[in-house]
Amino acid sequence: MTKPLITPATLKGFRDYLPAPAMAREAIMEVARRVYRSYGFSPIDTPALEYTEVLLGKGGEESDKQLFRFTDNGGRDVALRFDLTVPFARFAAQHLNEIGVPFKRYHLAPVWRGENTQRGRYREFVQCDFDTIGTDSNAADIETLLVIHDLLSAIGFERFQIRVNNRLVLNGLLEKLGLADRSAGVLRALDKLHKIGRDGVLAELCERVQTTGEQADQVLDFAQLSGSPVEILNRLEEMLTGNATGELGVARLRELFQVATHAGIPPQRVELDVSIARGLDYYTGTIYETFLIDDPKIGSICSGGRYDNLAGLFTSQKLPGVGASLGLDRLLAAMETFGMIAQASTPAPVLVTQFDATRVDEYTRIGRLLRQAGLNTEVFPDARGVGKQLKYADKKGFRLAVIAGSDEFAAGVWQVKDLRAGSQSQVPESQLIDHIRTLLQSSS
RNA sequence: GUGACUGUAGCUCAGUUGGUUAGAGCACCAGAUUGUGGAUCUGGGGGUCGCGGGUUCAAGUCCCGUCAGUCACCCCA
Repeated sequence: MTKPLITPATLKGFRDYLPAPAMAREAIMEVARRVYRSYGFSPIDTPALEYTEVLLGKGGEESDKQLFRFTDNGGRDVALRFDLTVPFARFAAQHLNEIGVPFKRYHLAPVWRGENTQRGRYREFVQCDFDTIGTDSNAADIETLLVIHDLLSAIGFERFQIRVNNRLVLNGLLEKLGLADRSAGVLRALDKLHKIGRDGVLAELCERVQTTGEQADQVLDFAQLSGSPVEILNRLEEMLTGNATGELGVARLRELFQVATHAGIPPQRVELDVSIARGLDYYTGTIYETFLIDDPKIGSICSGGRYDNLAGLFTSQKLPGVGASLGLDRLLAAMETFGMIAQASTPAPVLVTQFDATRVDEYTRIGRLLRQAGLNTEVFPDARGVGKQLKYADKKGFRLAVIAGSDEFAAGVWQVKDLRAGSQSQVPESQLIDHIRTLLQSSS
């Protein structure tokens, strides 16, 4: 009688994390929390599941189609959140009196989208959001740029580029060209400029959006301005003269670039890109996208923007805000192709081998002693051959092995083996902790 | 959601016009080495050829479906 086995499998777009990538993922989350907190953002959390009406219609038609939606056992129409911004809008409206404004929060959590998968595109993935709501101030937009920058450099990236634009500038142009009623289509086409080039966008504008050839040309001349941000802004200003919307957008961008540079953000990492539009319907002002120079195909790994009315569907109180989101799993997919994921699958640098089965008491005590000193330590569970235990230590990526048998116990000392250097030393217990610290520092 | 390509051991792959018991390297386990890892040698375990159906005397190989991955579109983190 054999039990029928269940095939172990995960759903399309849903993945397991083994220790090495899981540790990389946790490390990035730690960095994100640290950077967000350094700017004063507070953590919040919200449920994975929401009433469907809370989520529907907030991110545009496309996100509605991608909802994981079902009826729960109580007959409620529910759905898994597809981002963290819409639940935040609900949260803000619901708790406005408790949180007060301006309010800055960060939120690290999984979201779900029922779309087709690809490398770096999954149906379940973690976003690391941060937002500032309750202020229109451009200072918040500028700070958002600084956070994105500091976050990526803290994670360990040098070669990335933050592309910035402002919807007001685009809207101003569309107003001038008489295309305001077709803005969604125009912006969608424009957003593909980097991918399909000028001719592709031109064709899409004329065919799908039904612009005239002249309008399409003007949109593209506008979007393809190149040069330093200041040069582009000067040109934009000329082109948008007399249009209040566009002029405001230009002014805000001008201040953003000036202040960011003044604050020490390397100018080569921030680009003014008039073609980026972002699909999400709720953006109204500054928009951000971040690309890895060595893996642009993976797409934006940190995007966001300003919205002028986050919670309008939940409250009559107007809540403007600005924020962005790091796509953790997408970033991790890129890091994997770069070989940036460390091989070690243990978070502990120290393994205490179990040499003599009758001295479990001593191995257990010394393990605890090291932990109390802040040194992550694993005590091997079985008294197998030392060779086996060292092999295990090597494979898992431990840095040091602590070894003691009858000779060491008689002499009151511990052997410490440095697995990388291959060297071994012997110290009395009183010096053990300092010795281990020194070894870890010297070879890290 | 649409289209294309791919799917053989944990991983990377081989497998001749369909033709017996499906192979290699690496990894894994054991031993050489009952007080010391990475190397070497010896031996070993592991595959319903993603899954289901069809064609055929015969299917890893051909056809259909399905699941999964990748790529493009769409959209986006």
